[in-house]
Amino acid sequence: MKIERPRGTRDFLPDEMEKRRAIEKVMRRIAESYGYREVLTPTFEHLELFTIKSGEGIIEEIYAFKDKGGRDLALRPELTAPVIRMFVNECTGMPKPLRFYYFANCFRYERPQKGRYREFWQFGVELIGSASPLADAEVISLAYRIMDELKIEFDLHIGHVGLLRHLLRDLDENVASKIMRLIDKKDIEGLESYLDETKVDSDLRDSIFSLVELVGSRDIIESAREIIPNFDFSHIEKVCDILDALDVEYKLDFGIARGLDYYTGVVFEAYAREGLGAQNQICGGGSYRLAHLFGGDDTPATGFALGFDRIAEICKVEVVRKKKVVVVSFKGLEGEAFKIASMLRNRAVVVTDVMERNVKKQLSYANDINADLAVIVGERELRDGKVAVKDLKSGEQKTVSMEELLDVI
RNA sequence: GCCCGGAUAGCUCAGGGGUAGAGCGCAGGACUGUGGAUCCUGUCGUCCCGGGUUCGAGUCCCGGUCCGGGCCCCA
Repeated sequence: MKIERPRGTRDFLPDEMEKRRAIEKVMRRIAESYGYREVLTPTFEHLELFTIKSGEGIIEEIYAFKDKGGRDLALRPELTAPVIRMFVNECTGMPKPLRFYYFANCFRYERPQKGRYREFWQFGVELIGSASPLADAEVISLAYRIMDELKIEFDLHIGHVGLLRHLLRDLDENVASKIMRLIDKKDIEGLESYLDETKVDSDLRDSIFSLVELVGSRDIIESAREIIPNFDFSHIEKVCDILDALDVEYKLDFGIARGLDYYTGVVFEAYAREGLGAQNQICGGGSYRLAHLFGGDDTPATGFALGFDRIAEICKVEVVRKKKVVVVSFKGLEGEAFKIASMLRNRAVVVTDVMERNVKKQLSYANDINADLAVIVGERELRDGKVAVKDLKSGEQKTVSMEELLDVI
């Protein structure tokens, strides 16, 4: 019986890994160009870290287990909580703001489907220490820049959870939180019946529905102002000012809710326009406060996470391959072939025969692996200190000295 | 947790109650100093697992597992 992969996991073959590494490289390059530096936290953490952040309910969707010492642990389902935990433990003395980025695998116990796996990768950033609209604008523009550079077709929606919170401020906390959840799900019918059920007054009801339907360009702020006249819109306006100056394309969407309490202000999401089916969200982020929940000082932060696998699925990047050379040798000259190969490896990818095949088979293999050049080591050429070089694309072949060989490759 | 569709060679898949198939791939040869084309040969299977029906099940029935898609969820 063959041993299969665990459910929801994948094997990545060389072609796919090259593509994934190429995408990863773009993400790293752009994040680093904004001054973000890479961090890495453990693959598993205390389960508590995630239940404090998201509630007991998420245990169902986490790989949670007891270790041999009886500790409750969990494979990380995301990286924001671990990064903030790390910040609280080790980085509070560092000069603010802190700019961190991460690229790592995460684990969730969910039913797999297109674009959703039990082991998946996230690339994300956290900008810690600022509650300013400038911080939101920086992080949003960084996410935008990455997706744009990867030539992904996407829609960026930016919202502000403060509006809904302000609107619901006089309601019971549980009721407000339930309403937020329904809005987040875009469950309009559910929302209607819940509002009936809880006897929310009709003015407030109208306000909620008008606000949730507000999606569009910047001027919807004026409509929002009519619905909630005493809310301070200067933060979101400042974010818009900067994004407009940077030519970032976005839609304001006051229906983005996020049920969870630690989101404090600006939130944003990006959706791929095609190629992903139901799981089309490729980026999510916003400003939040978590540090105090993990025993640190109350510290504002803002960040995002990109769904790396979903992006890899729809992204068409050119993978730049190094020149590939196969050193082909006649029987008895394998040692020479290894020496020549060694000499060339700082210039190209060089492979030699290890199957003890004849020259014909070696060339055939060179062709199969899509090599650019074959260096043929034969007795006749070697007598004059030379080798034959064959261009496998054109078929052209010439005899060159060892010095000339370095120039050709 | 729910719904739909799958599972047969390394891969893609056809078939169908009576001896397990094709194409591709891989390996070798035709061709012992030269790749891609062609031809030949070889390699390979608990026909997903377990149970049932049957003289006989890879095929039909039931249960399970896994995969794909959708729902739920999505920190």
